[in-house]
Amino acid sequence: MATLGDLERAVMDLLWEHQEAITANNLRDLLSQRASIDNAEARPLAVTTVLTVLSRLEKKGLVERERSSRPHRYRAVTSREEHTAELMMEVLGSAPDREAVLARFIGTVSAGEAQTLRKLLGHS
Amino acid sequence: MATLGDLERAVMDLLWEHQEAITANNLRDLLSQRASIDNAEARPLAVTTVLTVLSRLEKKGLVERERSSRPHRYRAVTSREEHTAELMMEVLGSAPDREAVLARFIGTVSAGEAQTLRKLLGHS
DNA sequence: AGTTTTCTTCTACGAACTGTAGAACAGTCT
DNA sequence: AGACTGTTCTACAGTTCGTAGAAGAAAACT
Repeated sequence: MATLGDLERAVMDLLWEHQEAITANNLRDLLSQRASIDNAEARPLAVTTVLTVLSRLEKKGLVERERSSRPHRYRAVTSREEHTAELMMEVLGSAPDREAVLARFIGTVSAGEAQTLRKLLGHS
Repeated sequence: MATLGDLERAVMDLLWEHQEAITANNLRDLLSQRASIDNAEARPLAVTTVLTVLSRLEKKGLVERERSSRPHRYRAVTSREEHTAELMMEVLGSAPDREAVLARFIGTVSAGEAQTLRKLLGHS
């Protein structure tokens, strides 16, 4: 799995927030809205820019598009949680000493999260 | 934290296998040894190549060098497990719904690992 | 000390990836 | 058909990474 650039990530964040598929134009608006929070007077992106990014994300398998409706609509293929969990697995997978890694990892999650994990893992 | 390229990763793998700090020359030899497993008649890397990679890894904070001994000696700053665990945390950290991610994640680890996790998390 | 050998640093270049978008092409609407 | 809207192609600059030669610095040899 490839690592995402800043704009790619921003687009994914928006797609993850929208369960409905949305258009490139729509995304562009949302992006400039979001961008103007940090930095007013920031020139909004060209729609073609957004489209390029979407194509790249599609090629990476993160985004799907509805070609049926005319202004194509885009949606994230997996939920953000799923994607993040997969990424974590990918990172873990590359280690020959998985259990040792997990041990370290567990040592750094918050107490509340540890509690959640216990619950998820169940007893026995 | 940055993502590593193939050669950078290969170098880190070797450094992680050696608790002792080793020289660039040494690394070059180990690398060609390793490389010739997959692909015999592969030209060995130039030492400068290895040195460049080591400098980059140093800048990234993954490698430390002993400048005292004359052929400088290099070592990994953190253990592989620690590094991997940090990476996992970094991936997780970027999510607003950490617990949901953890839930998914837990769902994908092996039974044996789940058992290990339970032990690590302890009671209560 | 002068010369040869070894090691390190500087500089460079091509490939891949990302942000960015114009030009050209295609589909839709009146 | 003409105007408008949306999509694809092509392109370019900046960054990262693999790769290594050239030049400079330190050590070793004689």
